[in-house]
Amino acid sequence: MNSKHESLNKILVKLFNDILRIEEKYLCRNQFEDLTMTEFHIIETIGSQTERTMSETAKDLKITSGTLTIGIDNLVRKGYVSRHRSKEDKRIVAISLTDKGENAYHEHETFHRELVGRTLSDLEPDQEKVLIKALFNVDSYFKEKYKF
Amino acid sequence: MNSKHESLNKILVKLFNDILRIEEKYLCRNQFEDLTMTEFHIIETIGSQTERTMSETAKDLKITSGTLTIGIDNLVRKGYVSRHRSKEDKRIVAISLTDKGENAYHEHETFHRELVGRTLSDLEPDQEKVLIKALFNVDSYFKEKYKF
DNA sequence: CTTATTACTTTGATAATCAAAGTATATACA
DNA sequence: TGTATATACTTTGATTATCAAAGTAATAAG
Repeated sequence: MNSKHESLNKILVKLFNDILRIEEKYLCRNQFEDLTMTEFHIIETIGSQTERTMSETAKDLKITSGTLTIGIDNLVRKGYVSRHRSKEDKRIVAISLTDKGENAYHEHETFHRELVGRTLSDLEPDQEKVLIKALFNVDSYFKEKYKF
Repeated sequence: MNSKHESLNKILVKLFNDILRIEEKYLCRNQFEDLTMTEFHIIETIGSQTERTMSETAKDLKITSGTLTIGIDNLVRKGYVSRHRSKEDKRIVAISLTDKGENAYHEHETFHRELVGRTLSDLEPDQEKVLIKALFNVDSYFKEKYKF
């Protein structure tokens, strides 16, 4: 690896680890200390102001529906999510965020907004484009290569 | 959020999830299907051609040494790591990669080389600088803010 | 030479996860 | 209409990752 590649590799690895850790520290504190990161991701995936089914949500999260059942059990118990069976099709379980869940959702959003704002700070508009292009490069390449 | 912020936010979230998943798919296959991602990260942290102590390694991985003990138990059992007590100080346990462990290490390195190569493809040299700068922005800001 | 410190391992607990089996409902078709 | 199949979800049993705290053994400090 040449030195540019090496320094980018280092910063990428570091950022990955750091962001995961910071996100956890930022989110799972004070009013949300009873939430795990997994639970935050479920909340993020259910989304604001929507009603989702279990299977939809599990698919988006790329986990089995059995795993999601347990996550939703906990989130309902903790008061972040409400769950009820559809009247049209009683097999279907509809989940949505409670007010408490909406608050957690917005906290997560704020974290991301701050992350992005900071990433773009000090960059000229055309430099922003470069960054976004570089990130799309990676994603599309790997997606094509590994077909996940 | 304006549209640039929004698209960067989306691609960041997507990349995060995708890369974690691809890395697992890429690494934990064929000759290394008996390794979990956690075990790959332990191997990466021990590093090539070195002898590390348990506590050093646990600190780098930001896990407790109890957790590392279990990880090393498994890696020794699977033949990727060798473990022996230091002769100078019999409290200290020295760990290092076996030949099999070195192979796994290099596989991990190859993944990262490919990731970085792809990130930088299509970018002019000055654009590479922009990217690296943007990434350092994020890391240093959050590090300062959250003091982790 | 006793006490404190260090380095590691063990124990007991919890969370996240899956695959497979189980339950209830809806759909297809004979 | 009645049975077979498919769908949506939950439960069960297992594994892995993780921590805090207790335990063990060796070294260092007084």
